[in-house]
Amino acid sequence: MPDSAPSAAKTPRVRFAPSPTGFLHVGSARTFIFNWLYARHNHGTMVLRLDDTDLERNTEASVQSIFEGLRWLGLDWDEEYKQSSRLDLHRRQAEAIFAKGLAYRDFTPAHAGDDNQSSAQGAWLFNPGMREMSREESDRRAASGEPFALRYRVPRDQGRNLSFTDGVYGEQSKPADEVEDFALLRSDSFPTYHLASCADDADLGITHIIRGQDHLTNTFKHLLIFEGLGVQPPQFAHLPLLVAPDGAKLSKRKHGAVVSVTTYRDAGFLPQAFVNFLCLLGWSPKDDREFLSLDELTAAFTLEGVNRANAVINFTDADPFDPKAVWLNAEHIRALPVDELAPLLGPFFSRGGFETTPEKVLAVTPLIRERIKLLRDAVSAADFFFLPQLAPYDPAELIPQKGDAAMALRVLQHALEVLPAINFDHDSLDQALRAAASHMGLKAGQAFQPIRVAVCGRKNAPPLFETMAVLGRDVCLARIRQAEASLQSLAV
RNA sequence: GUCCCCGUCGUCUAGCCCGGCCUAGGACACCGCCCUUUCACGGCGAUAACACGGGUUCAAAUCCCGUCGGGGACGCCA
Repeated sequence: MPDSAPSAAKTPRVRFAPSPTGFLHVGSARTFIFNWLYARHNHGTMVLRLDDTDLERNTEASVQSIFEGLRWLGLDWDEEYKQSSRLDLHRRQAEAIFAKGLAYRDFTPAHAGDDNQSSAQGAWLFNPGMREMSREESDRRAASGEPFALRYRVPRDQGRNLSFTDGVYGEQSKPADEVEDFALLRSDSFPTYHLASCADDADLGITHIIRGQDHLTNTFKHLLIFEGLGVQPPQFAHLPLLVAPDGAKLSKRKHGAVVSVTTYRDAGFLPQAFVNFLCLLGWSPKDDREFLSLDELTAAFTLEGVNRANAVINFTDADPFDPKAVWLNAEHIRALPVDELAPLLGPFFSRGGFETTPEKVLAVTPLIRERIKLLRDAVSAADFFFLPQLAPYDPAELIPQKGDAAMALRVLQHALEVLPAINFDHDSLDQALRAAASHMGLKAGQAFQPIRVAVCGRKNAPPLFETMAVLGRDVCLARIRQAEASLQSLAV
């Protein structure tokens, strides 16, 4: 087993430890990203550890979906572990703590229902009669097969104070006697999260634990476990929570698919844009930069830049994505070279049922790059390039501003005369159609609109000449003829 | 209930530690104007915040106290 000790060198070892009980959600993704950034910024090691000690709730599907999400983010890790295959270590460690007298057996039957007794009437500290039970009686009852949980014997006499310096929240301390005798082993002998997590962190030589602020108060228990293990506790840094617009912690149950990383991927977010966005939630480079590449993020990332207040991630039923995330995505799309963007667009067209070729998509990409915010927008922005037959549209759309059907008809008929004779490239089309406009005494805008609608099937479209060049002469002529016909039927 | 954390434009944030340069900066969104063959991009501009109340100080977003508000943790879940 890689018992790789932290070694004398001070290179940090950080870990991301998701529990596979659902899809990878955005809060977890951000925790992963911050750990990754910290590791890479400091030339340290990134450890991925599946905290899968909850047999009832773990599923293989969820393991897959977490890996899927992580892979999409495009951030790597250096070592990988699974808690479920390290149970022996956990039990040994619990045993060691027990042997030191720092834990005791609790024979109180496990709570059946989910109604907990501690919430209403103050803090529960331990079950009477168990903490003080003699070792002889404890051994005897254990030997007779009576089930028990192993609890930490939290020091509560000498006015101990537990304290640590959080990398984000600063000095934290709490009297030890306010901490309850938390469980280390359950009565089925499986380790609890607290034990498994700390035992692994100690064994894996984790130097910095960067995790959500919901663990801030749990840290005091973890301090005790590290002490029981006889090791120096790692550095802690807690991240402000990501919260929903209503202020509550993001949850899979309450908020559904909008908190799943794959939802962003499927909608056509670029992983680098998504990472960029998540970084801006609770962290800032403090120099007004917002559009940052992965390298820039890595270079700029420090724990000092992390905020303490929770960050709202905006979404509604109608619009599941935070407008700033969408904006950043559009920025990253525009920053991408055409030959890198085009292959990313292809799958969205295929999924939309369009027949495409990589060459055609490549030709279309520069025309829509500035017009899409999500990759999936490409489909609606460029459908007419791939449609063999334009969807029916209102012929009235063909009529230009301050014009009438007759004017539109004239423009189209003139185009039909001019187009067969010229080259179908941008400059030739530009020249020919502008000349046609002035010949008819029309403004360029007036003359182009009927053609644009005829060729694209709608008013809003990419620039006309480039579009026609990509479409090709045959398609353009056919569509203009069709428009001419529909206009004539309108006039009747 | 107990303990802990947080509180600058609607949202993400800079400034706070080391008071004065803050008539509080940037960004998104929204609105307006410009550019322009439509849309988009781009440019310019407008609206918009120091939770509240007390101190300390010549001076407070920045320091102290309190109030209120929000969040989190209190499991043989993680």
